[in-house]
Amino acid sequence: MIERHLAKLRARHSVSAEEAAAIASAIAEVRDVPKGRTVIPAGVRLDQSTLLLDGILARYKDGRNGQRQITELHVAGDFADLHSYPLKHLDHDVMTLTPCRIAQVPHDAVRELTRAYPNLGRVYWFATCLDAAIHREWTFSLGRRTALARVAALLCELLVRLQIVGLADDAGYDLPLTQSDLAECMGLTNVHVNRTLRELRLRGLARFQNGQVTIDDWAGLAQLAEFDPGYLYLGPQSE
Amino acid sequence: MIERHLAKLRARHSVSAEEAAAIASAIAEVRDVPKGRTVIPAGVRLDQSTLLLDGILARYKDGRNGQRQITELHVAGDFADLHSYPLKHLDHDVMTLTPCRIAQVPHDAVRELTRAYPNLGRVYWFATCLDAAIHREWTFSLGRRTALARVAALLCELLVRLQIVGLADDAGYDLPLTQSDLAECMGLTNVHVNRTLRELRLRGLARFQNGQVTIDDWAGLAQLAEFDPGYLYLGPQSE
DNA sequence: CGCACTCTTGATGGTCATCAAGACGGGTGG
DNA sequence: CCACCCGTCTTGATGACCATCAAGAGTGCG
Repeated sequence: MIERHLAKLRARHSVSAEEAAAIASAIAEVRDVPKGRTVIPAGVRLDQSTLLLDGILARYKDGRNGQRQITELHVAGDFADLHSYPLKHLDHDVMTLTPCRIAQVPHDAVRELTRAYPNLGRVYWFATCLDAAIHREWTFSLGRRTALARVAALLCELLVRLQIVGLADDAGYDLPLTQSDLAECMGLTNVHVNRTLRELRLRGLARFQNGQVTIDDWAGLAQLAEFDPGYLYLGPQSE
Repeated sequence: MIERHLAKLRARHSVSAEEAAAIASAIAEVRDVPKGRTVIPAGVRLDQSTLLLDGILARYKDGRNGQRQITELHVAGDFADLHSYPLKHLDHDVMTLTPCRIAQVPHDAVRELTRAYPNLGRVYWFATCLDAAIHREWTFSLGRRTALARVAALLCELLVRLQIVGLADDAGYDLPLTQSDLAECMGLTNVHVNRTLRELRLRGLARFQNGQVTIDDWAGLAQLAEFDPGYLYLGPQSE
């Protein structure tokens, strides 16, 4: 059940079989949530964290006039709100962008995990810092990349993150989002995302159609995006 | 020496005198760095973290054509790269925007602190999550706020953060940055920041002159910025 | 005194938002 | 089975916001 989560962790650290079993047994409940639901509301005190088993979640902040900014996408294997363990409540909402299967892990269980297995304590602290690294990359995207490079960079990031958990190959991946979802990620309008995707298609770099991303020219796409996967901290972290 | 750091921590958690003494004794070295220096380069393996005692630091990412995006500002009392403890190296650079006084804390000392004082382990994990919360707010700013609201929001954030460490009062604070520095924070050009600051001044909201920020109308500024300090997680975190 | 950096203002233009309308597709109900 | 509807996608027209380019003024420092 937690294979994708383990794959994500093991892309950066070693996790023993015993630790893996401890993580698995920390899960209190598994449930399915349809798309478009708020899974974790802002400001509410939390006593458990949400591990995403399948589907896509978004963290977002709303503005006054109904504009929404997604600050991070989560894919299968991600702890969507591990940071709620130290923070106790969130400053933003988390919602499903697709139907999702999620596992609930009580904070008490997280505490016990990190106490009994200090290695997991470091691994999970690392995981929250990795989210911060992704936030920084998006900040860079929004501040300094053109719309075209911005969308390209998002497609690149998702390819790498989905490959880690076995949900993408070099040719592409499923991404059952709308163009409006992408717009809310990248600080654009759905109209402009539409034109940007057309441009990527015309340039022969990538296609986003029917909830499917097809990478036609990875090198060209990565160059256009100035994509450097360093911020995803892949490969074993030397200790 | 670490009063401001303690003030920051104690704005959210209780820290005992014994813990405070342990933090103080974890400092290996203190040094002064002139402005414009890279304190922590990206990609280099680190075995210590940098506590900012005085001055202003910036984390930033550079693009290919020399455009720079600052992803976070650090003020006195912040651990600038506590996340390098779990991450081992950074995906971005950290530089001084003003002359700074910094303290070096070896990662071994951090490990010992968090081992001997589990409360500090939670407090420091929290601190890295707080940085992520600030990243998210900036992402929202860059994606959804106009230049005017964006600059206003930055001035609001800095007022609150500097007040916590006793470096601001309701009337304003010292901010010895250039308009170009602000531009690199907010994804703008120095020219447009200049016009934006003039607009804030003409509206009677705030002034940024001679390295000094003066708040003329806090309520008006906060409203323009849609500033909600919730993301700074002030007040004691219940636990 | 001269140089470098910052600030300031004007003129022009590009990128992307906004507004509008039609096409397409899937799901629902008559 | 077809009509209808709603969400999504697509394209065009227009314009706002902010970038770019340029030039001069102010300020501090060697």
